[in-house]
Amino acid sequence: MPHMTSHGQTIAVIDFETTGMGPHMGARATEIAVVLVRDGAIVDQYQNLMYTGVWVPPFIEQLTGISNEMLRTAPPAETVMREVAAFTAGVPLVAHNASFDRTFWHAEMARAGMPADPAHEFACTVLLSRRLYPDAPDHKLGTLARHHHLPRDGRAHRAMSDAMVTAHLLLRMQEDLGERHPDLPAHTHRSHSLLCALQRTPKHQLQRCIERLCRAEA
DNA sequence: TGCCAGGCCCTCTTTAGGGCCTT
Repeated sequence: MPHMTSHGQTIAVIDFETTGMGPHMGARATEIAVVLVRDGAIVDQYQNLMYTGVWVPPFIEQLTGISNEMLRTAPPAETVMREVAAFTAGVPLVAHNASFDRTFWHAEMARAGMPADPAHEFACTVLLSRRLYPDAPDHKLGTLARHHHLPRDGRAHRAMSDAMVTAHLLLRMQEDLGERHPDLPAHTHRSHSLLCALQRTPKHQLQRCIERLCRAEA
């Protein structure tokens, strides 16, 4: 089975930096990072700046540290997205506030002429954090990193730094699910399908949802 | 930050409004 080792499932954590809030407003991606997680560990990573020709506003330059100057020598977005498609082929996805990254993922893949990969379903660490950690001060990535004492290398709002923090948050969630629900069948606490089931479940139904999954996979 | 969007959650809800999260 592709991307299933004898142990567990591979999940790709992704993060985009962009020129604005959405492709419908003319915004394009400026950088992408992908971190592969398997068996409770980070196993591989990919990152690249990407050139689209779209101007980066001053506020975004200041926020991300990605300048128009830096992007002039970056590889074309289409090239980068084809590499990302190959790197994530057959692997389900996770992002922090996935509704944001999903729109750019679809827009940039379409521009690169890449067909949609049916494996590329998104799970969202914001939705999951609201359910698993209701006592967190808020569910911004930076706040959760401090709240859970997650390692942070590099500057916030760069793609690889944020993707790494999100990957560590995912690992923490997998670990906590395993500890809170020791009756889950082997590896289920790390499965992408569990994340997708939980992220849409109302808080008061979480326990019932997990019990149902335990019975289904037993 | 320019105060611009989309999808989701919560509630004094469902014939709605406000807040969160992402760049």
